[in-house]
Amino acid sequence: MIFSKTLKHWYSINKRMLPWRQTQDPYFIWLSEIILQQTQVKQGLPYYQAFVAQYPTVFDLAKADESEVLKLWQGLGYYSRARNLHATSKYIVSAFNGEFPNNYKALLKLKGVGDYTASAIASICFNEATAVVDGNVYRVLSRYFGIDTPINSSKGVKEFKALAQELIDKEDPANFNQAIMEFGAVQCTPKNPDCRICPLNKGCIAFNKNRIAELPVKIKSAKAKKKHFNFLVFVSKDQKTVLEKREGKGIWQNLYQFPLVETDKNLDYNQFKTLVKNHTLLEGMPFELLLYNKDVMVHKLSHQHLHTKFWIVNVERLNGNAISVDKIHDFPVPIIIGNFIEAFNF
DNA sequence: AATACGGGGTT
DNA sequence: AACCCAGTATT
Repeated sequence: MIFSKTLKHWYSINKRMLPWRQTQDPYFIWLSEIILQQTQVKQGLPYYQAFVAQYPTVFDLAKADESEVLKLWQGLGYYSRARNLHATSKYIVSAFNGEFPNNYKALLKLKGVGDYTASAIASICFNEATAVVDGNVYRVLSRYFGIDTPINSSKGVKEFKALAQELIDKEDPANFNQAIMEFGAVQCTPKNPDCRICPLNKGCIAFNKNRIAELPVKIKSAKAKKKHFNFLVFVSKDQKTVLEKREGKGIWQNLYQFPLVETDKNLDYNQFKTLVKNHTLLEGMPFELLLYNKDVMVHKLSHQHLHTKFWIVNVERLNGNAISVDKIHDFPVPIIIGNFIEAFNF
C-alpha cells in the first residue's frame, strides 16, 4: 500500500510531459505502445510524432501502403512491429469500423499486441485493472522485493505478473501502471541509480542489502552469429541502380536492399570478383568492381553480427528492374543501407 | 523453453 | 570487442 502510494506521489511530481500522456484515445495509446516496445522514449518520440502527423486516425493508417509505413518506421528496428501495426489498423477499420476493442482479453487478440501492450491499453484507455510488466517494472519489483527469479524465465514472467497484479491500484490502474514504469525509467535506472534520493529506499530490499547492481537477474542470451554480407551497388551510365525486396522469413522482411551476396567467410577483392562474375544481373556484361569500404563494417543485431562490404559495380546499362537513383529515397531500407545511401550520395 | 527479431548505447 | 537494454511471435 505504501509502495503504490509512494509511487503515485512520485509520479505526480516527476512524470515527463509526453504527447501520449495528453490523451486516452486508444489509437494514440496503441501507436505509442507499439513504438515504445523495446525502445526508449528518446528514440521513439520522433517516430511517434511523425506517425501522428502522417496518420492522424486509424483510417489514415489503414489506407496507407505497407511500404510507406515501413518507410516511416525506417531506422526504428523490429520491423514486424510496423507490419503488424499496419495489418491491425486495417483489421480495426474493416472488422470494427475503426473502433478499438475495449478490454484486455479482446486487445490481446490483435497482431503485435501481447500481454504488456494489452494491459497498457486496457488500463490507460479503459481503466481496467490489468498490471503492465515491462522491463522497468521487472527492475523495480525485483529490487524492491529482492526477487532473484530470472525475469526472462517462464517462472519469472508469471511471478512478476502476479506480483504486479497484486500491487496494482484497482481504483486508478492507469496512473499506477504509468507511475511504476516511469519510476523505473527515471529513478530506478539500470545502471547507477541514485538511491540516496529514492522515496522507496527505506523498504527496498536490494538497496538495504547492497544488491542493486545484482538485480534484476537475467538469463544470458546466446552469442550472436557472424555473417558475411556483400551488397552490390550497381551504377549504370544513365544513373540507375538495383534494389530488391527482402521476402520470406528472417531479418528486414519487406524492406529493400542492394542485391545481396552472402558468403561463408570474408573474401578479398579477387576472390569476390571471381564469384560475382557469374551473378545473374551481370550475365557476362563488362563491369568495373570497386570496394567502397576498405574496412569491413560490422552491423550488430541481437542475434547476428553482419560483416558487411559495399561493392560498387559500374556497368554500361541495366535492364528493366533497375530504378533511377533519384527514386532511391522512396524505398524503406534497413539502417545500414540507409547510412550507405546517405554517405555515397550517388 | 528457447530463439528470432533492430538498433542504440556504455564500458 | 563485450556488454546492456527489452515485448511479441514462432518454433
